Amino acid sequence: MIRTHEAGVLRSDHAGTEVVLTGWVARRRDHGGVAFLDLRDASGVVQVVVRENDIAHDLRAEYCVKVTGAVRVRPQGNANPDLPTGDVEVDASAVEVLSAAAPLPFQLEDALSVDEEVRLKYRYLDLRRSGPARALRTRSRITRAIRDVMEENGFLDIETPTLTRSTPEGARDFLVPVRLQPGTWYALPQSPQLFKQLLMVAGLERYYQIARCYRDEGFRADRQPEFTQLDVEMSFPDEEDVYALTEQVFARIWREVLDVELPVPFPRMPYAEAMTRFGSDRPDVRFGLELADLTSYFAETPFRVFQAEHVGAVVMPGGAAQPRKAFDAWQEWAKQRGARGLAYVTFLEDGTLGGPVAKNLSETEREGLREALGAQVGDCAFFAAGRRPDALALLGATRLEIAARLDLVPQGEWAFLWVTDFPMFEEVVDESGTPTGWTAVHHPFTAPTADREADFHERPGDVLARAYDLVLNGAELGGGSIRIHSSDVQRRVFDVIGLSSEQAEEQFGFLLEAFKYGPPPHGGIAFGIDRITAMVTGADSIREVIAFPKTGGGGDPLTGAPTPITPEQRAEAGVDGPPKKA
RNA sequence: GGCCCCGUAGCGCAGUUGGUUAGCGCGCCGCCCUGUCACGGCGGAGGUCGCGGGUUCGAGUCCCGUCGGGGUCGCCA
Repeated sequence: MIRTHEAGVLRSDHAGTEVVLTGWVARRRDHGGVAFLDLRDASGVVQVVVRENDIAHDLRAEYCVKVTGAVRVRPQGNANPDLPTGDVEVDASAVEVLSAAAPLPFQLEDALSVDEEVRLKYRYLDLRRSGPARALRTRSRITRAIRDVMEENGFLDIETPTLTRSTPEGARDFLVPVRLQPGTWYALPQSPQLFKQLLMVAGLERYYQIARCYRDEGFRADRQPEFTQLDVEMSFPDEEDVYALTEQVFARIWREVLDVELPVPFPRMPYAEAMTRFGSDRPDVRFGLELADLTSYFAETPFRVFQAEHVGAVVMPGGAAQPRKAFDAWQEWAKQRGARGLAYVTFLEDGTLGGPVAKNLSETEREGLREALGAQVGDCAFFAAGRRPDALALLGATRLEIAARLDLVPQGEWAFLWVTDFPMFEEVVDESGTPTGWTAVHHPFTAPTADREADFHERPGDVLARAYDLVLNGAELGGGSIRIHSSDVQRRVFDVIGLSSEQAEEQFGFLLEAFKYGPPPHGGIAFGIDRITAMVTGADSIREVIAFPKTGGGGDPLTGAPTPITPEQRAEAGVDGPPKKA
């Protein structure tokens, strides 16, 4: 006798064995008074044959049932790909309905073509499908692999508060009113950043946490208001320690979940090189189409548009054949990204240049251009000119768009890349392009390189930070840094980014205070687990790998959250003003 | 906050220059079929065309607004 909720374990050598199975009726077919049920449980699907009509009468889709019967080898071939092949079925002697199911709001087999909102409203049914369920199983295997590696390396899993203090830096906070102190608010953490640094001051030395984080910003396919990150911090590390640990984690995940051996160490690329070659701080290095810097080539140009701080280009192979309409669409595409447009030339068969820009160039510029770009006849080149960061960003986006349209991105490759040597600060410019100050590129607790620790505040523009990002196939998986552990350095960073000592004291005084008491050098990193899981499972959206995700409007179609609260709740929470629905 | 796309039966969709009673597939309900596995056959029920306003003799269709969903830019230290 086998008693199981794992129909998937049944094999032909169980033939003749009595079995008791629990599961759900995935599908029912009738033929000649015999009912055929596909019985689904957590492990798989098995076909159950019910010959007694009176037993079968009440069995419908998604009824939860207990089947008693005998395992037997299927008498014929198996055309249903969801059923374990070639092997067994259960000949039922009794079927007990454990609970009935109403007609379903959507058909589970077709669920991939169902509106996502409907699937999310009935997410518990959506998750009965093998695909979404498999995503959550994979996620669990990933977090187990992570925990294994972290524990093997002596890291402690330590929880940090999710009701914490609001800091206006960074993303918007989700806020929680505090009944016992009306008018005061908690914030939900954007990350455990400050707490993990305090744990280092506490001497815990090696910390990790699979932590929920919250950011009240716009949504994307790869962004949810609450998300999960692997948060890591260690004392006395240098960058190499962080890289090595990270590579161990990802190698383990890829080995255990995908049976893929990742080559380690991962390649590295300085930020400046990534920007120059790919126009992105998270370059997708699975394909070429690298950017060309034509600033000096056009140094003497008569074309006003190209008399700019930076002129660059990216070549689209075969792009000259595009009709005028397609080039117009490129203009629209660029304008939607906030650019003025996207200048282009085509390299024609007769050796001349086509496109509206060509006639503005000098003869020498026209003649040497194709060679300067390494382009072929029949290609086209897109140009961007302006402030260097803007031009590179536009070209970087154009490069990705070209690759997508020409289908140049190889599938099935895992291109991990460390991006290193980030600048510490970035100039803030207003709408007219006038610099108004500085902001931290990573976050304001990131240490400058040792050689600039003493004087970084004097020339913030050329300081490098001890920060690093891990990129996979053009997506940022995570990032981190070696932190500041000196209150003096920390104060000067706050000063550069325009945080007065009063503000710094007000917002981060507890951290500065802690740094008075022998803080160890420390650093760490954090990774988006949702994004990692989405990439491992090949999901288009991180919503696919979250059990109960939210929609773009920030709502949960299942529970209906968020909702207004009652006047009584408002009064008790100390929230002013009339109820508002977002 | 900007831009693009979508909203018609439980689900997926069609619906012509605005024109009779808004269709199709799946699902659902009933009957039939001795091994089905995308089973098959016959019959049936099921609609506030997201919502509001406008144009018109007449609106699923055109216009304005609004709500919801998806994508994207800004944003996300």
